[in-house]
Amino acid sequence: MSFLEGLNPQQLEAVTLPHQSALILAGAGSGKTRVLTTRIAWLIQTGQISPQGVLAVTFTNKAAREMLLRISAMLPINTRGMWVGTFHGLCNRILRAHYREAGLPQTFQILDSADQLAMVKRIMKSMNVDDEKYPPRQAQYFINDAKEQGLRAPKVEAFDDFSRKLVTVYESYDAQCNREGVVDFAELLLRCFELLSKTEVLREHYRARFKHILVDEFQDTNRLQYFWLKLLAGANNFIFGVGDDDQSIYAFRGARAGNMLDFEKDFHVDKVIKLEQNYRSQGNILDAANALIRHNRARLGKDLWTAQGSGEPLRLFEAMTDLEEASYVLEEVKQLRSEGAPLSEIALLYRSNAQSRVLEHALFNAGISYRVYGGLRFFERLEIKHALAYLRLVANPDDDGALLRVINFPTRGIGNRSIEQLQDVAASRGISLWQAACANTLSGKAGSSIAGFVRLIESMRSACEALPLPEIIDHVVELSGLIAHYQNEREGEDRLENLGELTNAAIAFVSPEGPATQAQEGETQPQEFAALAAFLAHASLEAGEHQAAAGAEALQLMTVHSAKGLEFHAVFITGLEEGLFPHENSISEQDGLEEERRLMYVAVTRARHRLYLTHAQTRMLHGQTRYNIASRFLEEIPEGLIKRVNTTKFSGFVSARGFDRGYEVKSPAIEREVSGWRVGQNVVHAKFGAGVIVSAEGRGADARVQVNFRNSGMKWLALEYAKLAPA
DNA sequence: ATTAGTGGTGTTTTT
DNA sequence: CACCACTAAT
Repeated sequence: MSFLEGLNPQQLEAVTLPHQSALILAGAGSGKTRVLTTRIAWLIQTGQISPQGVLAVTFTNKAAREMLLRISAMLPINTRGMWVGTFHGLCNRILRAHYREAGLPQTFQILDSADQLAMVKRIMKSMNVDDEKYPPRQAQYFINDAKEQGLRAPKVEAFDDFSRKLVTVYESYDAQCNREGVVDFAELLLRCFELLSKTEVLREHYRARFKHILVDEFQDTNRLQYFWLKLLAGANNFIFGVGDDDQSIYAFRGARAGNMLDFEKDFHVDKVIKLEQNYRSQGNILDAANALIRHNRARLGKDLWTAQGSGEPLRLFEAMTDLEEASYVLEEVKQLRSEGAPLSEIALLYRSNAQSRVLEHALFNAGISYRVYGGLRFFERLEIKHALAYLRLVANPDDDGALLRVINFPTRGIGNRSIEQLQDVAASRGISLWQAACANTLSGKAGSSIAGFVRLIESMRSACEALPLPEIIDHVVELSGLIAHYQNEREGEDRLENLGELTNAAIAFVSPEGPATQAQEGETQPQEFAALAAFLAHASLEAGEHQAAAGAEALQLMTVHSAKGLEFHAVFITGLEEGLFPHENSISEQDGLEEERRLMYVAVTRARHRLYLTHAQTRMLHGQTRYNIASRFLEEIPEGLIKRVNTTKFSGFVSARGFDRGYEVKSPAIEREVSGWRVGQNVVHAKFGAGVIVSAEGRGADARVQVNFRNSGMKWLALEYAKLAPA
């Protein structure tokens, strides 16, 4: 089998492991995806299983697509019927096939997190819960967390009034979701889990089918996902898990690297195979990554090595401001490009999405094409959300969230008063807003406006029956009045274009390559709007990746999180500052710092040949300038691997060519000065350690400076007494 | 009923 | 700064 050639001994062992469950501890760049896909190809090629008998689970749609691509490169088979997808995608698939047994309408809709938050707010308002005391965001988090533990409201343990209140919110939230026929992300998993738990027939059906279950990024599974896997595997099937505890960066959404240990026990994994040879990065980069991650306590233990040479040192640049940082990055990108590196092989990474703005600005002015991943995605744009809401109403009129979004957009004379009356009717009779609207108990002008809206949706439904999906979308968008509305708006051009794109997305969706043709399990009574529901599900589950048109010759901008699994010739890790990266919120969290460090580890290991580390002394954040000291992670990388590249050209001031924000940027860091100390200056204190001066006041004996210490936080120090030294 | 304007508030990361 | 929620004016 030619596809086995070139595997190293550990990889080969993993790929050809006989029937048993296995855990592959695969470091960054060690050929994890290759092992996983080759394993599948080997199982099929040796006749141990048919393509339909494979279940492969990933966390992103991108990873799933990549996997299918690689499999079809190795085997001359049709991968279309294969079950390769994300947890959410696969659960969606199962629930669509067995919606009845799952207690869902056939056209059930999926709430994205924004929809979910809106729903939580609505529920809390209807329950008269004080949203000052109980922030809706926290309630949302509470609900998701519970679901990710596999717990329904009655099972959640609450030991204080606060939690008890949130439990009641959870309970009514779920009740309302059921009434409306909508599910959130976590619900997809929980509902599917419950379905398989309680329905033996189905459980056995899937168990009999999927003899081999392969799991990518095992360290990112949460409790519920692990239970789900266990349930599906039963006593006789095998799980092949691949993961890297050092790359666990999703604890904030319930990921539990400890699942790997449970897996070892529960599935009697007698041999853990470690893949430690890295084929991606040159030595210095790898050494930096290893040194960094060694600062973490909770590790399974693993050290990467490479047969490549040590390569270049890492380049560290300290900027005065975020603008200067951007201009440095820009210059280096130009340089790399002139050396022949394709732009698509260069990545600009940052901790949080907001940081992309400054970089984008500089790139835009310089005319360098770039692509930003994440941020607001296609299906999350306002005009798209509106169009989708109309479509959701067509598929499932009981969707209150969708109705509320568009009942008065474009405006048609239905104001808050009317909506409140509708809500009262709906609440008192226990019906959906749509049903309340149809009953139309209101009189006068409000009543006729609502009747008009009801007729509008009805006409959409009847016009679209038996139409192919793309035409449904054209129709609905047209009838909704959104087109007319945006034509009259001055900034409407882009929005109109996006609405057009929506149709294209639908065309792509129903085309032979699209997921729509994936064979549906079992009995599918093709009901009128099933295709529409499938498309809407696709929109929720794949919100972002529409714009990820790969291959484009553009610089790649993304958060470190979304860079996981990717690699580039050159990587810039920007904003390496205390408070940003590691993020200040993470410091107080349990194990937060270690997760941040793993994140940094992921960032570092994205680079093949060249790695830039940059930070700025001052940065615009929350609309005000903040002073930051260098990230502790920089100190955790051995000096010998790093070359400082600050040049006179880039010291002191924003470059004269003026990257301004439309207003004058004050010369940084020397605005205020006291007794020879200046704001922005790095200092060392005998007791508090390293820090940066953030403000100063007084003179002579009264002179004081405020210092942000890395480890001790903010302190005011009287210069006359404090033992302060320049850093 | 709608909108413009105001003030207060908060934000990591994402399937 | 940007998004919300609420208020005051059309």
